[in-house]
Amino acid sequence: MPAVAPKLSPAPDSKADSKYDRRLSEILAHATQVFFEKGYQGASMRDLSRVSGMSLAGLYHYFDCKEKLLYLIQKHTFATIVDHLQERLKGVTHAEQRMRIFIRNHLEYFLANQQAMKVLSHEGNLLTGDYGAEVAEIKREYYRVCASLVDDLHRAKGLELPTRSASRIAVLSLFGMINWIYTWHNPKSDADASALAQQMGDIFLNGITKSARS
Amino acid sequence: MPAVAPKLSPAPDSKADSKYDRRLSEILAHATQVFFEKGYQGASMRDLSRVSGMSLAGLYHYFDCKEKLLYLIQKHTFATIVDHLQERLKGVTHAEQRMRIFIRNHLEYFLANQQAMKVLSHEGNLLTGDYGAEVAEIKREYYRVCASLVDDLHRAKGLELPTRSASRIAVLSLFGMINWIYTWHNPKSDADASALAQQMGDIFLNGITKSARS
DNA sequence: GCATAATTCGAACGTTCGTTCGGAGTTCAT
DNA sequence: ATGAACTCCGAACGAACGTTCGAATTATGC
Repeated sequence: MPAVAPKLSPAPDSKADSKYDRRLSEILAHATQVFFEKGYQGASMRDLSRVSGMSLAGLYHYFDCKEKLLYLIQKHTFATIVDHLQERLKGVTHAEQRMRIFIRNHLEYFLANQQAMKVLSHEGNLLTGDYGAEVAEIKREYYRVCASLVDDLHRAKGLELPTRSASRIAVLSLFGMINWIYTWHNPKSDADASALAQQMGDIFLNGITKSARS
Repeated sequence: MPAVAPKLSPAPDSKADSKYDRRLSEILAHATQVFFEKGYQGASMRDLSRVSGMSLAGLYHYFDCKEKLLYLIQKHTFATIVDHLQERLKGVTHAEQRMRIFIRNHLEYFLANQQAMKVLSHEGNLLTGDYGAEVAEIKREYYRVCASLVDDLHRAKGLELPTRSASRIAVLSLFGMINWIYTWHNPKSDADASALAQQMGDIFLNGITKSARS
């Protein structure tokens, strides 16, 4: 009876995860590594089997199909980054600080979870149907949070609010700056997350709050 | 005798391209479309066969293997964008104008050749061996041009030169801003290239030339 | 210790992949 | 008209793909 959650945990579900859930997490970690290295479409289930030390058939006890692996990775990664963000924004009211927190949160998580974040960024438009819709909804929420931080910053500075189009470009430019790092960042030789957050924050905040140029 | 350039053109090679070259260009255009829609690894030669209206075997008269298609697309696209840039920079000396030209050139080409540019951006690290090295070299040259424009801008403004690390982050942030647009830009509803170049230029130029924030 | 359920696997399923082969049709200078 | 070169294709190659199946193995509750 493959790919069905266990009927009942030992006695209580006191432990956060059952053995089944823990095993699935291990597999997802290995899948993240494989997708990171070869891309979702370039990675085969046999690659995953080799890396995770489990037989091809054994893997399918824990999920229905390859696509679900990508869905689980993307959803968990994205949900976690949003959770962290909400936590760090709590209690902070200063508009620029809030914007800085957004940038630092994204960058820190990105560099601490490079593989998962590349899978999220690079394969961001691959899922279709219900899986795709669910991830897209989280993405849209994340976008809205950032857009309102940008608006708040303008209000706090007494600047006129950007048009919807200008605000959209600003937010997506920021996402581009940050998400692009998976294509170039080398942890051994490049700046760490806080230095990156500082410099990219400078560029973005100076960029959107100083008046247009001559 | 497949995949060999014709021995002699009709009489003179007055026409820039032989029939063979023109046919190959058509195939590359179709391949660009297919790679754009399904990704390089997700696209099959049978997809290309269907789209280009040519038999599977017939295609192989014009190239050795699938990988060469990606190489030809990437090399031609990248070389063209660099050529355009050199042309437009010619004779312009004002540092900020030169930086603006770089941004506008990249964005205009990006939006005018969305499919090819997505194939270049999204599959940017897929090629290996000699093909990969050749594309990587063009990329490095393009990077160096942009980095020196940033340095020139600082000199012209009497600002102290950024460290190598800061300049690297600035340039790659700019690339991120621009290259990321293939993930979100909708030609029907989003701003056109010159409006995008104006706003992204504002963000980037304000961002790197105003002093660090409070 | 025993029945039940959860976990794992070897082997195979049918499909699709990139690529090749021999030959048929076409073009063109002579 | 003829032969050489170019262009194109139907059919097939072996390999790899995602997935499934029945059985073996291991863990669990009683």
